[in-house]
Amino acid sequence: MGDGLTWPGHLGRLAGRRASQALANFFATGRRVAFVKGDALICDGDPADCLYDVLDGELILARHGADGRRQVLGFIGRNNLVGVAAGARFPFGATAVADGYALRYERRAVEGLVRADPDFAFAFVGALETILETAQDHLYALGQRTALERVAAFLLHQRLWQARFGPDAPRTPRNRVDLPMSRRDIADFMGLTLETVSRCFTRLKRSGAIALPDPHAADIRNLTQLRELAGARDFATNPDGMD
Amino acid sequence: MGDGLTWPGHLGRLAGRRASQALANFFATGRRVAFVKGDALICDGDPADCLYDVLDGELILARHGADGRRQVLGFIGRNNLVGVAAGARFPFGATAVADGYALRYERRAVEGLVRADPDFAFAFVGALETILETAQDHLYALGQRTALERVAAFLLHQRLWQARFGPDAPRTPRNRVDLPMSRRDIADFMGLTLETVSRCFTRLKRSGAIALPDPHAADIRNLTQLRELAGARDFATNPDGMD
DNA sequence: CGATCGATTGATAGTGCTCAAACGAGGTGG
DNA sequence: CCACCTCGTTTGAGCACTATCAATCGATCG
Repeated sequence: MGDGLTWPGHLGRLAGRRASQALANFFATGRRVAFVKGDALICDGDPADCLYDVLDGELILARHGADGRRQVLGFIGRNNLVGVAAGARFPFGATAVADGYALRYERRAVEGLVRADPDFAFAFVGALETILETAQDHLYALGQRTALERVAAFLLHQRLWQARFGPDAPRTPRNRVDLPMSRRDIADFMGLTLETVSRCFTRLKRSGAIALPDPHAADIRNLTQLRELAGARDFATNPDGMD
Repeated sequence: MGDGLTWPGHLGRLAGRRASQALANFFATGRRVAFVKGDALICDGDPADCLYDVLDGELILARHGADGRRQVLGFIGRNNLVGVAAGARFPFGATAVADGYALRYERRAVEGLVRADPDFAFAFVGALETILETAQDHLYALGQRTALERVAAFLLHQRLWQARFGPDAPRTPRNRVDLPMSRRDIADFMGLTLETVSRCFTRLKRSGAIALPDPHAADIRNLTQLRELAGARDFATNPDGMD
């Protein structure tokens, strides 16, 4: 195949620009799945037999308690994977907060590619390590940070990840942060109530660190101040060490 | 090689009972490292060039904030891995709370084995997925559970993991839970203060759910009650679905 | 026996939650 | 066109849970 070869999506990036029968066979199995806001791609307890590679839109990954509590594990935008699980069933759900589409692969196919393509296996392990490190950042936030710090850290995190994975990524970070999710979603992500999240946004606005042109966008006005409010240091998972 | 072949440690279990030159070469590079309580196997910011396979003892994996705050990411007992990281440097430290030893492998060697041995690559991916799922359980606890629920859930988690990985594991879970770590360590694990942890232990003791023969052990007296206090359901990462 | 360290218990304060009301944008129908 | 409804967000008042500060207890060790 030609030099401009690229496989689609995040898995494609992991595969690199190589051509092989194993890769061709695998990527041929990817099935395009469109979703709109509110759709559930994965429900809690579903058989864990597939992996989604999100190409556009935004999903919420969340664990649900029997009593209705919900912990949002992450906001999954384009070029991220949904459906990484250890057991036979998904212990979480994935729901769309913004329209988009994904490529759906059979879990067996992914496992087959891991076995068949050593370079892909190596890259896939790296991707899992990055996901794990993001979860560890999140653990630090939930366990140690105050409400204001969590919200500030959330905005900084979104800023970086939108630069890394957003619509025209990769690019240099912008100070406009899109917030397609609701206050409740942010609250469940940060282990807070929606009222507390709202109050923290107001406090950040009043302190001059951010502006809120509308509920689904934030403009960072004073990055240094926001970083101080978030707690001294940034995240381990600073993609590419971008500023 | 013979039929009774086994490679050492958790990585050995991942490799299975197969024999191959790649496996032999890899496991020959493992270097035994003994540690005693207080030793730091990994310091925050160290070059991430190795992976430890813990064979005995207990380690604490923790992220540190610039202002002294600490989030314990996990208690790593025997047959667990320490040093899984995405970047060039470890964003966490690993410190011993109980004497033991580990096998130290070069990260390059692990990566080489992932490339060289498809079955190992597949098993290693599974191990990472399990680690990730454990982190997600932890996220749910920190974000959604109350102090009492967290401590109850912590005891239940330790009970299962000691049955799975403890000294004479695998075995059926016992109701004696060893707590080699300090109250502060538990507090930093659960995102609480050590006083709150102590008060929760006292409350569990008074309610009859547990007994505390000494500060470093707990006897579960009423498993059902403890489970109710922990919140309706157990963990996604119930090893082998054991009761 | 005194010193030290970790754990427990107590008193008080503060952060974030609960309950409740007001606000504003978007949509529908008279 | 405007009244009205709905839904998400913001704001307010009071309270509960957990943190903070401080004292006591108990075990280990010199």
